[in-house]
Amino acid sequence: MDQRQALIAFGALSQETRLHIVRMLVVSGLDGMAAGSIAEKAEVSPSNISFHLKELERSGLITQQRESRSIIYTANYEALGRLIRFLMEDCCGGNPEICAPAAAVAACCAPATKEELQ
Amino acid sequence: MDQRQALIAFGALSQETRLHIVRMLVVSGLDGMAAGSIAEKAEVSPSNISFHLKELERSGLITQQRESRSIIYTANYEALGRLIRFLMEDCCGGNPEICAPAAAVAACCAPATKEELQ
DNA sequence: TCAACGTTTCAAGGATTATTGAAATATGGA
DNA sequence: TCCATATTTCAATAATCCTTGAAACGTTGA
Repeated sequence: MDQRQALIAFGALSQETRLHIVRMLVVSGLDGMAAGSIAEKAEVSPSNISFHLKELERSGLITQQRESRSIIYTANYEALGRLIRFLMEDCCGGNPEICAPAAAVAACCAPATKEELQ
Repeated sequence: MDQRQALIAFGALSQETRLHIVRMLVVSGLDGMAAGSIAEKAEVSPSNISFHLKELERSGLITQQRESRSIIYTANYEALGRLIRFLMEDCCGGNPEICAPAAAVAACCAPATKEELQ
């Protein structure tokens, strides 16, 4: 991920409704959620949710796909992973202090972590 | 880190000059950098750098301390770590896909990582 | 084909954020 | 004390972002 994309992603996450959307979509997994359901849960108008979903899609953090009348939005796990990686990269150069807590969290998905550490 | 603080931190990182500042401070480590040096490197005016430094301090991502005539700014590694942790937390609940790449990066600071994993 | 549903687009307005230059503040040395 | 340095604050303007409601679009079932 380059700096330009990171800037857009941080901007996307810096708004309450959008951060809420991303967190819901991450939890809802591969099924994703329809725009209408997202609007309902987030308690904002359809046109407003559409505005924010568009912004999030532009950032690459979520993707959309039409399913009959609904449009289903899904979290882009790869993009989220790349953003975390971007945040971590500089620090690892000379500052393990930052990575330590992050590594602790990474450890929560132990299978992947152990694999990577070999 | 709660959601409110994360929102502010993402907002702080969503601006080109500010992201640049954070990356420089992370690289410059515990020595930090004086406001003037930051302004020079970032090629922005003193008053503008002051505006952005204030915003970054509000987010908690950097700290300041006066050193004679200069004011030295330093990256707050703990806060950066907490932000990464915030980004990772939800996903680890059910989605190791995101953590795997992050764990790979975390592995680069092996000493700290192994410690945390015990 | 028509009506209903789910969603997006658009234009207008309001709100927030960024930039600028001038003036103010704090510090240290002559 | 006075001056130079390093930085911040302030007010004004410019730029960007968010919200709103009305209208348009694509899809489905009658």
